[in-house]
Amino acid sequence: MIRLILEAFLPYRLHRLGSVISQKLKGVYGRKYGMTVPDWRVLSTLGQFVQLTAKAIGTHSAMHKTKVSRAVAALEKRRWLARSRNPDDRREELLTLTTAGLKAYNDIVSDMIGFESALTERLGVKNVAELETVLMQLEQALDISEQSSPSSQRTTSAE
Amino acid sequence: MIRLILEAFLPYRLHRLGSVISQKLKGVYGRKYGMTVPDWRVLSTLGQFVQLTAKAIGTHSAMHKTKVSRAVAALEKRRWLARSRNPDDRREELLTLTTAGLKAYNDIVSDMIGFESALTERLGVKNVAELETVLMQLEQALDISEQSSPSSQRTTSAE
DNA sequence: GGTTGATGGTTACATTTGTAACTGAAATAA
DNA sequence: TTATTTCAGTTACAAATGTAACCATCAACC
Repeated sequence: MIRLILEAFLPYRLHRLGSVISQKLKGVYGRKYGMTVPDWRVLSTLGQFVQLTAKAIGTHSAMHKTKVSRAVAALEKRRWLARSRNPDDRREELLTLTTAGLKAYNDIVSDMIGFESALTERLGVKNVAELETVLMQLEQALDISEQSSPSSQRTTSAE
Repeated sequence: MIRLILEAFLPYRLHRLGSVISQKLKGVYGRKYGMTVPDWRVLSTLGQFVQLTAKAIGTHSAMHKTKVSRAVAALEKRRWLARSRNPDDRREELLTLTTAGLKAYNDIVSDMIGFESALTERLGVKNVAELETVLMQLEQALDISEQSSPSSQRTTSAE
């Protein structure tokens, strides 16, 4: 007869931590721009990589293609994003942020960075360093050590 | 003009880590019992605390009350869970796992613990110890240092 | 007592998300 | 060349989730 103490269970703690933090971040762009999570994921991915296809955004951000499609449509409607057909392969659309999109992106990002530094400040340099190390270990153990390129595929679609 | 490298951004990494892990765990009870995430949350909370109201389960597991209500109904249909009115307050229902429910719970939990130990083994004792420390720090910094009792309230409803 | 407001839980309805079918375009093969 | 298959992206439909209204009960107040 086993009993699992959730508060002491590593996966539970990690998941809760991640949820609470992303919940707080959602508050930032949610309140400020009325953006949804998928919207923000597309915006941030595109902000980082400048130009991508919807497919690439999906694989990099682990979002279902329909979710991406809808978020892209939403951002386009705000005129934060522009599409253009790839002349070399007319199935694909190359997506980029417009000036307005970049402006919003930069604004949100500076808030995000503010949030992160507030957090790391609370932790202290030593803890942050340890955290970095252990995160890397975990990422390796779970085989998600990041390649920082949106072209490489992975087929899971995480929540 | 800022550029946020997502793979190096702490909140992003934490969230992704949590998602990937809980995705893998979902595989366990999903394949084995065809259970959904809300189902498992209710089952595990009830497994830990033996007897709770739906409300208490909701606050402890940060689930919306309708989600809890539906998961409870689903588990009841499997005869894994039994309800009984609280005679002292006939609005509440006291929920407990049946023998069958406990059996499934124990089975899944042993898999979960197996998963956790496989993970910590990969990390090594030193890293695990560091992880524990830093997680605690983070939980404190984010004000979710766990009280391990389902009675205390928090109003956020995380994803 | 009766009335009013809050609370635990369910249900109807709206929104979001995922699944599967589809469109247009490219690649492969005949 | 013209099938056939594969692929990027969208859309129709189904399943899951959240919002708001609801019912039953309790608590507070008259």
